Amino acid sequence: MPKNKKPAGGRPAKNFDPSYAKGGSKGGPARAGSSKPGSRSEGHRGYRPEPADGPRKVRWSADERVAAGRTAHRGDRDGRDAGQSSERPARSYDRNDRNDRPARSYDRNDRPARSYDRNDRPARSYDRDDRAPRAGDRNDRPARSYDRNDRPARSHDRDDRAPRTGDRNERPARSSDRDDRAPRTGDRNERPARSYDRNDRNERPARSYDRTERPARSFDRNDRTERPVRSYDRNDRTERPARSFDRDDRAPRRADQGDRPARSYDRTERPARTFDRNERPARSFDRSDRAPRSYDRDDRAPRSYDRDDRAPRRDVDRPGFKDSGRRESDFYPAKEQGHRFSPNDDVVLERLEADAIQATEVDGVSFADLGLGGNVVRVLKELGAESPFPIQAATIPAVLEGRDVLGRGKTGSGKTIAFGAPTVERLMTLWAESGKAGGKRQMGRKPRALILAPTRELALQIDRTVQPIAQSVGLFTTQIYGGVPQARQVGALQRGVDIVIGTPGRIEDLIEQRRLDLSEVVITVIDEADHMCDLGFLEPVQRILRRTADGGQKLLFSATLDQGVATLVNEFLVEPAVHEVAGEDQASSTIEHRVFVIENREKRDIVAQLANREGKTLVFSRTRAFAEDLTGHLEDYGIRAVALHGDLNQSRRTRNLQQLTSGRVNVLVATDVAARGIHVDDIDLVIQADAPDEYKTYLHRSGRTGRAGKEGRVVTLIPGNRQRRMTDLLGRAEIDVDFERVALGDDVWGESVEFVAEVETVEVVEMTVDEVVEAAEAAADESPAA
DNA sequence: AAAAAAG
Repeated sequence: MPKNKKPAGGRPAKNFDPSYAKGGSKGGPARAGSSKPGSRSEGHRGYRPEPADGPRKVRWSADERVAAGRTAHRGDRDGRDAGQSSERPARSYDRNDRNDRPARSYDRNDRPARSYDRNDRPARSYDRDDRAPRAGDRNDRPARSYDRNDRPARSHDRDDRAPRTGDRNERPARSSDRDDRAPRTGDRNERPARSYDRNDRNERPARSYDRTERPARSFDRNDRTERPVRSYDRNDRTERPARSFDRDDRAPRRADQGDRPARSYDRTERPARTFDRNERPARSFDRSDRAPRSYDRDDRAPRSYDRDDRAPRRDVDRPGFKDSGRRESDFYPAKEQGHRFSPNDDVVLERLEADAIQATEVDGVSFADLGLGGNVVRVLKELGAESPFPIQAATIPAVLEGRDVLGRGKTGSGKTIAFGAPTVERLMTLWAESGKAGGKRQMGRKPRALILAPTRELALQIDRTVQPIAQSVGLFTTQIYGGVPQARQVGALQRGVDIVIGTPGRIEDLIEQRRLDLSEVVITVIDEADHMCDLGFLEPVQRILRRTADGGQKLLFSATLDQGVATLVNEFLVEPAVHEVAGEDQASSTIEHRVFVIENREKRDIVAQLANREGKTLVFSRTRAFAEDLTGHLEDYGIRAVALHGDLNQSRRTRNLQQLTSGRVNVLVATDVAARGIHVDDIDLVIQADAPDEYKTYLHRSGRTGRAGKEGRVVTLIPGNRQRRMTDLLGRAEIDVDFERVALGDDVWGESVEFVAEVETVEVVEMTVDEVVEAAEAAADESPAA
């Protein structure tokens, strides 16, 4: 594949500086007026006062609504009840919000952050009108821009609010209120809508139905086939045929589901699996059993052997490629290597052989030295990045060279800038070289860079960093993720965007709708790349990558980058540079780890006890339901807490995270949606109410604290029967911790906790199969449904 | 189990 090996030097990108200087710096909003890049944006800001007036009017209308407006709005409500109900779950949050509402005014302080949404600013102008009314509602606003559909629901809330005013008096009681929630259950009765939501979820199966209907789409496709052009595109996009193929396959698959010959095959093999099961129970118990695993580790030696073998292979594959002075990466796995582990197998894959940069090498090096332009450097400084972190110093030059890059830096080490800044710079270089650098935004110009992230929150967060960098040189970014109406995303694309940042689902959706064209994407970044290779993510990511320009540059980043990304590397990367930072082991970490062995029935109370403190606390739960449950429990304790998980609508997700960021709430209870990438300043305690299953998850969750060299604490709660498994996990994570027996009421931060065991003291016991089964059953009895 | 699409 032709690789972009254009010299990083001479980047006429600077040609853009002037244009940027005109309206640029403050003209980010220039988007609003694609026709008048700079001035309009200025205008927008000027307009702000106007919206301010507008809001007041809204307020009045709002008050009026409270007074007499109900009837007027009810029409909508009745119509939208079903839809709104879906949001109602959020109401439980409203409860929190009400407590917070005073704080909401605070939110505004945070709203500046929204300035990131600049892409959406057109919408903002809208929001502004709305905001006025919201002045009261400030809590909800974040979502509202999207929520317009939901707003009717708000009117709903208002209806409820009337009663709630009554409730407010009771609120202190809330803890007890939950008993009162019986009335709420009353509300719930009203919440037929929720049941609706559930229905919606039920409808999701219907989606499969839709898919059945998709044959109709295939029909559409037939229509499209009529579209000569498209058929053309199909030819061009070698992939599309594949898709149609896929669909064809899907149909069979359905049928197959019964048939799945392959599966039946597997079944034949499954007997073997049962065998595995015998072993697996062992695992549960077998944590002791991991003896064999440790065995595997012994095997790793052979693996490394394999590496030696592989190395030659690669050499054969790529005879001509030996970089001057660069150690050849050992990363390439053999294609035939079936490193397919079942999700339950938490295995440490081979580490990447990488060029390790020493932290000391960075001393005295500036971003400019690394090849970044003046505008980018200045924005980085504004973002608080005065001088490059090691991972940044390592990867920025490689990206600017046009190489494919694999980057690994521990959590909180500055990976976003490590790929974001050079991506922007490189786009400018390429653009200048292509001679298209006109300095003006071209309507509908196609994106040339794509950044993929596993969660919407992370995509948003990345945009917050990349957008100002891009803006500084006159480039535009937009977020493409689900959970919000697609209209403004599509609008942004139509106006022309340079960098798309988003999550796989919506991106694929828009591609299928032909509203997003990645054919000119020459730089693709995959953040949390190893996670993006997990089951469920890999295939969408592959499909998306295939949509990008051939030979485009690919950048894969993660704190736990390992052989799990081999599939992507093999298909999409050419001679990647692999970089990591030397000495980034747990011993050098600023995070203190503790493991509490507790009684499960005391878990919620212990979490509350731990979280009842001043600093920001992030609590991880394995399931959405338990996250909700814990949040409520904390509230009962009088601890302000909000939840973050996939059962919440996006507006609430965004808002709840925002509440922790802003400090209005000190405790966030989240599923693993918040495990990776999310940066919130000054989280000094992470509580794992449920222990993770994978060591990588442990590392990422822990990494929400102790960022950028700050100190942090991580407490993991485990039941007694999980000690063995936890020990193994910690071993893989290379974390050395003593377990402590903790009961409700213990002063866990003092010295009163009983020491239980050291990781090192756990021994591996050899057993017969019968013994293993017996032990597994015993373990199962101990922990129901563990 | 969780995450990721729905004008």
